[in-house]
Formats: sequence, C-alpha cells, structure tokens
Amino acid sequence: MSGRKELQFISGEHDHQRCITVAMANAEQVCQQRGQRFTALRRRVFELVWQQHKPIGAYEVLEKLQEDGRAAPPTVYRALDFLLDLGLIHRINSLNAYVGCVHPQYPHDGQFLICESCKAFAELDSPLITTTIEQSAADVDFEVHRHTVEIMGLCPRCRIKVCSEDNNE
Amino acid sequence: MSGRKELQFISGEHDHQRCITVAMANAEQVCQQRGQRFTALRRRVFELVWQQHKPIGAYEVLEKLQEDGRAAPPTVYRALDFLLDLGLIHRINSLNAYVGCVHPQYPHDGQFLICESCKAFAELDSPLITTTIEQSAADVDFEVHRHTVEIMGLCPRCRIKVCSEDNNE
DNA sequence: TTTGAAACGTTATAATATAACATTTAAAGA
DNA sequence: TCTTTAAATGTTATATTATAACGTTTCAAA
Repeated sequence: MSGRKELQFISGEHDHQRCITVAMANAEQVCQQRGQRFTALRRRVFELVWQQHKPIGAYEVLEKLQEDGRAAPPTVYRALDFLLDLGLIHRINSLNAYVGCVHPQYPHDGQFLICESCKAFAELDSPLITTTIEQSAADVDFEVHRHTVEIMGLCPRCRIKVCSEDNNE
Repeated sequence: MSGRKELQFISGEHDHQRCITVAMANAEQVCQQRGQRFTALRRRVFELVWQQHKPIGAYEVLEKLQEDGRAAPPTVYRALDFLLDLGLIHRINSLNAYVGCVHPQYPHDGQFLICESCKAFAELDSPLITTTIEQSAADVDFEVHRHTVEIMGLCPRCRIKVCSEDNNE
C-alpha cells in the first residue's frame, strides 16, 4: 500500500524531468492512436502544464509561452481544449486551472485531491467513488455522462508541517 | 423509495412559489440563528436564485435585479458570497452558476446532479458518497476539508424524452 | 442620540474565455 | 512534384466572470 501512496502525492525531490518525459511519450502514443497531430505548440503547452505537479491557469501558460515569442489567449485555449478533448489534461473547475492527466491511456472522470496549503494535486480515479456516484444517481433515475470530484484539504506533507508548527507554538 | 425520487428531481408542474416560501423561511431562521442580517437585497437575490430549479449565473441575477432599479456587479457578488458563506446557496463550479440549497439547516458538501438537456439540477448530499470520498482520501493520507461532486447527464424526464424521440426516428 | 461596524453604492479594472476572420502548414490526391 | 484543401495557428477584438478601492448609508448597541 505504501508504494501506492507515493504514486499519489509526489514528493518535491523526485526526478520530475522523467515525469514529463514519460507523460510526453504517453501523449505521443495517444495522439498517434487517435490520428491526431501532436504539434510543436500542443507539445509545448502540454509540457508547461506538466512542468509542476500543480494546477496551472491558462494565462500562466500564456505568459510562459510568450517567453518563446508572441502568443495570444486563443492559442493557449485551443491547445488546452485539444488536450482536454483527448484526455491528456484535466480542468480543475474550482480553480479555473489545468493539470496533466496521470493515466491518459483510457478515458475516465476526474477525481482530484488538491492541497490548500501547497497547491499540489493528485488524481484519484477511484472505481469505488465512481461506482458510488453512479449508484446514487441510478437511485434517482439519473443517467450519468460524466462527473468531477474536487476534494480540497491538506496533503500528507503539509499535514506534517502544520502539525509541527502547532507543536512549536 | 418513489417518494424520495420525487424529492430529487422536481417536476415542472409543482407549486414552485411554495418552494420559494419554504426556502425563504429556512433562510430566515438560519440567519437569525447565526446573528446575520437577512436584508432586503440578500432576500431578493436569494429569491432570484431560487426562482428556477436551475443554476443561475451572477450576471443573470444582476439583470433581474436591474429590473427593480440600478445595480452593479459587486452588489450581486456580495449578496451571493453572503449566501454561500451561510450555506444558503451553492456554487456549481463547472457552470459558474448558483443554486439554492435544499437543506441549509446543517453544513454539508455539495453534490449535484445536473441535466445537460434541460439544465435542471438536484442536490444529493449522500453520506455514502461522502464516506467513500473520505475513505479514498484517507488511503493516501490526505486530510479532507471539503469536496464538491458535479455529475452531468440526463434527468429522468429528459431520458424519457430522448427515448421517445429515438423511437420516432 | 451618538457612534461604529456592517451593508450597500459606484467606478474602475482584473481575470478568464471566446468570436471572427486572416494566414500558414502539411497531409493526401492528382 | 504540384496542387489542393482541411487543419492548425495568428491576430484583433470583445464577451464573460469577478474583484479592488473607496465613498455613502443604515442600523443596532452603547
């Protein structure tokens, strides 16, 4: 179980470049499978979204893009929409922000843990949550197309921090 | 069970004025209990949010307020924020819109069914969903402060409609 | 009756997102 | 290889959602 935990909330010191490389390879494959073009721009935006394990806003992405040259909002939004459609990234509605999808190989609903302290996020994709939601909906004759679950709170390392701060007071 | 179902997705023909009256009485009570002022403006905004069993945008509320006289965005947002803080309304993040809370007597997380066809919504507040989410979070040492669940799909009556349309083709 | 905090008004502007149309690119057929 | 055409991108303008900042009013408690 502890291996699983480490997969969920990634520590600050992991080899993040490797994360990005793996994500990029996955994305490449997904695009190929679906006959979509993974252009330089889309690749760059995807990379920017992945560059932190934190949700990033569209205009933040835009700013970083502008470091390379001129760019306008539609450029960013089009790339984000493309990536969203393919399930390569998700949108966190409560933050107006975007995150890289951890397992884009198959389509799935978004279930997110978001740390209110450090803003780190983790994707759950729990079949149990999905089943429970579908059952609750079925109980009232509602036909589910998709769902999003956004869970705000404290990630493991921030819980520890808060705890030790409390002790020091 | 069928009584429960009718509570969830309200039919078009129910006595909606009565809904509003009941909601207003509840709101009144909640405000009193917490020593908050339920001013004319707040009352009016609350009423406007409740006037349909559908999510309503802040600027839609503004437009309706302006039928009574001059009003600017901050007026609406302040009233909405007040009502949100007290749990008298909820915000549907995926729609940037607001809905009246069906049981504001105790604080709770938002769990919503939203019909993609007619835009009607229902509030679930399912302890089972809450428990499942909390358990999933606990599995990865995450401390939950709050969550929102937004479920998009088809409500019972729109399912029937779509079904009969299919048959007519 | 004063007074101070809360509520509200008003103006300006920030932050997020899209519409509409021009231009470029690149894959697929001639 | 050239042409064509659909997809992708660039560009300008603007829509939509939300808040900052500050002045004025209201109203309950002292």
